[in-house]
Amino acid sequence: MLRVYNTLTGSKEPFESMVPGKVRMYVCGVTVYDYSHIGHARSALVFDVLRRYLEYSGFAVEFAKNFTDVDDKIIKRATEQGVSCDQITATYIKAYYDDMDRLGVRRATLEPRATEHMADIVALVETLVAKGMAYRVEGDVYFEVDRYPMYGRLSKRKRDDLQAGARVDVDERKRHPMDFALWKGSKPGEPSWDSPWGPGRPGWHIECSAMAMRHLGETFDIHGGGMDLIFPHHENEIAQSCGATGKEFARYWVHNGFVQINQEKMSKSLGNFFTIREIFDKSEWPDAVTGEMLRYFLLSTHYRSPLDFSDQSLAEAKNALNGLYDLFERLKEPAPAHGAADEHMREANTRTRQAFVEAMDDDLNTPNAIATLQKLRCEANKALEAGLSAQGRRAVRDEFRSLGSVLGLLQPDQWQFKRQKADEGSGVRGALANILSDDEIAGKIAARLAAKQSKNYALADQLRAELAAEGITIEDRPDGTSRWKR
RNA sequence: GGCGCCGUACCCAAGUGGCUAAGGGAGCAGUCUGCAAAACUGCGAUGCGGCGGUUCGAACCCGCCCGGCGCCUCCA
Repeated sequence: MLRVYNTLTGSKEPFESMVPGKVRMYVCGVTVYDYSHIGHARSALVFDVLRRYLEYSGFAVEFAKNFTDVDDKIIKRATEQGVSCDQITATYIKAYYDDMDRLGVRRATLEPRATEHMADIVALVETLVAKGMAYRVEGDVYFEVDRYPMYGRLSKRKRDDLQAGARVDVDERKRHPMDFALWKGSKPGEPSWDSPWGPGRPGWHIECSAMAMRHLGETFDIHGGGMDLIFPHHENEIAQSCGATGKEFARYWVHNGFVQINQEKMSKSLGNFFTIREIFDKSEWPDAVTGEMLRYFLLSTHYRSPLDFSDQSLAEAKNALNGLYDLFERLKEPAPAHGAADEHMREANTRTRQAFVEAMDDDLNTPNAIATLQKLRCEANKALEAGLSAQGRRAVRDEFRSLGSVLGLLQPDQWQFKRQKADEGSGVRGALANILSDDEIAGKIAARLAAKQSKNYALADQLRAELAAEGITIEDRPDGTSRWKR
């Protein structure tokens, strides 16, 4: 049974869904005013894996991930570039999808946008006003934190402690410095929607409450996001949602840790971030490979721990993955009907599956889960040496494919990944597209084999060197034939 | 000032009270090979930031210290 760390209680808890066999989860997506960076990739990936694992465990998952498409930063960006907010959001929503596709992050089942839920948002604010939990100041509406006694329970903060902090320009019109905007009256030229308080737009937090409740109900199972959202975003979501309904909002709060650069938080404000597309574009590998490298790297650390990004760590992920794909190549070779290691292999498969599930059940311990796959790789290699039947080979391969799918790794459509041509593009990847064709490679390999047979090793080595110069590695089989890889 | 996190081998990273401290990467040695590549085998922390304490027993619990970081303001 899955146990997850719940930020609300500060401990790992057994996961039990409200409705048996069905999970409803909401994850805070991105504000679409710029390209996504690796931090966004990690968050998206963590919840992609949580979703995949819940499905693997037999749950039907309703998964909502929003796009914040009304926001100060979007307005600012639009003004700077002299285009409409719609153009900005359309551009970056498309970019987000492109990035996620390259990472192999599956679409959520629901992807609501704030601009499409204005009626829900306005209705929710009206409820809060009617209940006396929100107050109006000119064209703005604020949530009054003093009306929600449990305020601070997620972030484990007390209102007074927060007050003690050095606060920037406290709005004198607010009754308490922590009160936050539910609705903001809009200035001329800004996007606006009609409301009982005049034309305006929603505050940051209210959209998530409105959309989550609209699609998942007043109480649902899991709410997730990056750790930096715990306060104030999620704290405020809880206050306004529970305030409005009198019911619990989300039952499990799951938060992922940061990606860092040189031990420092990567963030826009520090300017030390890498965008996802930047990583792909400078990679010398095709998208499928780079995406899998990134996934492996991001999942090789537990989701709640900080994770330092570097070229070296990415390269290590690549090398670790290579060992797996080398094995898969070997598994594809012709094999006998019976093998001495068949029985042992079957046991190893079963053991691995159990260990994998155990690791994932423990608050999504993906590093451990990956370790079980690496152990299986070692077992399979040994089995190949001892003798593994065609059926035995297929069984291990299926095991890797099945468990790998939970992590979004080692998938069938990516099996041939080393042989894929880099798609059109520029730079290194463009250059790769012009390299030797498979036929040319096969020709050189045949020539080398002939040279070897006539003991002309100088020529054989030269041919091998020519291939190596094109990034092609040859592996000789015991029978004298060769396989190759890029 | 308030709240919280982290420090495990050359690098990355699990483990959080008790068998030989997972796994990966890099390295070295060996087997195989015409030579390679891949694979396999072996080597690699008597110790888990430091010092005390609790315990029959601690990397794991407690205290102090050192070092690094996060949140409290938009932020995955």
